[in-house]
Amino acid sequence: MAVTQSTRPASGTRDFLADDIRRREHVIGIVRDVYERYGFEPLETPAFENIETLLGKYGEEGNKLIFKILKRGEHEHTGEADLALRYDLTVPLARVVAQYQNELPRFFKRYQIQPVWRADRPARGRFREFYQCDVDVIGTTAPTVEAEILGAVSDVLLRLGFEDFSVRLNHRLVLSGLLNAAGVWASQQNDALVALDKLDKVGIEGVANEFRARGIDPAATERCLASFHQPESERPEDTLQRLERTLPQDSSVMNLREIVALVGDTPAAGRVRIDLSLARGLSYYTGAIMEVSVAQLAGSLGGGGRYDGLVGMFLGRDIPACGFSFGLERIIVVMTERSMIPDAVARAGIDVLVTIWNHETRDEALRLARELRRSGLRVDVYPEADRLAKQFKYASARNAPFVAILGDDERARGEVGLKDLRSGEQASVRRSELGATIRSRLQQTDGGR
RNA sequence: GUGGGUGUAGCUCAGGGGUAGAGCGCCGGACUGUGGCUCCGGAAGUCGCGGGUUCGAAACCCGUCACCCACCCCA
Repeated sequence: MAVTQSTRPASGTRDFLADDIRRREHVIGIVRDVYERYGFEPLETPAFENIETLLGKYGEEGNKLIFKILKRGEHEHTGEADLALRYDLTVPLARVVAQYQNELPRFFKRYQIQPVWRADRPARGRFREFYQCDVDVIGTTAPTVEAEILGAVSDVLLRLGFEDFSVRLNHRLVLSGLLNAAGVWASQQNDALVALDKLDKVGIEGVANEFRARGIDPAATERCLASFHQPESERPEDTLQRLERTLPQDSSVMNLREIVALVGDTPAAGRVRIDLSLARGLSYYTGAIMEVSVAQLAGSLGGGGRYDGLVGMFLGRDIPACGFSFGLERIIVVMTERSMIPDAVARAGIDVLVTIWNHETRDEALRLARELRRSGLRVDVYPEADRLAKQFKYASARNAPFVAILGDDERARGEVGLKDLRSGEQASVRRSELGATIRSRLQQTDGGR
């Protein structure tokens, strides 16, 4: 045998076979439909960007995870990079907004469903190439935007069949307000947030240890833990009242209050919890931040927030913006485990296989296939005049619900043998009515396509 | 990046110093007008890779790589 190489796709990437693609497109179709109902318009941007476009937008950790593309030609050996694969869909959007500022409507609502790349270590529900489904609204600081986005996101999950998701909401300025009030120095606030983000995993004690390890003042630590500690299922109203006592007249607390109130009139009603330990790693967030999760998955299904300064990094003049991003693979991981994607979605390949009776009647089979295709069916023709048993076996393997047989007897009567592989029933049908017969039988069982 | 686990047929895995195995899948046949069920037959593996110990290594030791799980970080 010849020398073989690994045929596995590169680590953290996947091949998608037909069944996978149909499953993914089923989910993407619902996401797109819901986003469009909320008035978002599609956008696509290139897989790679000039490297300066991406660097410095995601924080230190993010910079390291950007896939960089070496300069081509004689510069290759220097290791210098001038391009990079996009790391998310938000920064390319900010670039597009800056580039086309005069052509876009006053409020620009766009959705974007495309792959992004991260030089991360792969894990469950985490890939190096994965799809994000983003929605963003550019051009206003109004809290109706946060409410509509959370509404759209919840609508997507409900339409997909999720009953048990929860929305966690927080605010970058509330976080820094609380840390300031507790007396944590500005230079230590990032460290403090990283530690607080683990609150739900390591508990109060764990966070206190982290604070100590990072050299944060013990008195400040105590005040911090007091204001960040929350009962498991604290209602938003109670969290807000607590925040108002610690940070009276604070505009970011008022902003959260408005968002919580407005969300009550969207499909996200009743699912929002203010989670003070939610920090979110990306450095471009400036206001409200949010995540959506289900208990079953360690990470989140998606996250987002307000980033009023990002467009300004391209334009020199700030334009407010807020958005949310779903991880398609994470949704699919959970939906697959819970069998939430109907089997019929994955299996729906062809409607009918036309068999070849013998070498002399191949043309007859091709003509029949053409007739059936004209009637709107998805038709495969068996390529060789094999034994019928093999042709049937192939039809089964392809999950074809019907097999058409152009036998001598049938042909003599102007009919075609039609076998329903699902029930095993076989009938002889007038050739002119074959397409209509198959379509009506499919409709009965599938509710149409 | 840190810790742990696992690498044996296309897939899932058994075998723990003495002849390379099972189930599923695949191919052929029983069944020259019919898939699934059944039965019969067959193909397919330098046991991840390199070195060491041994008369003898898939097995034991060292190294290395890959994958999985947890942590970190994230969608």
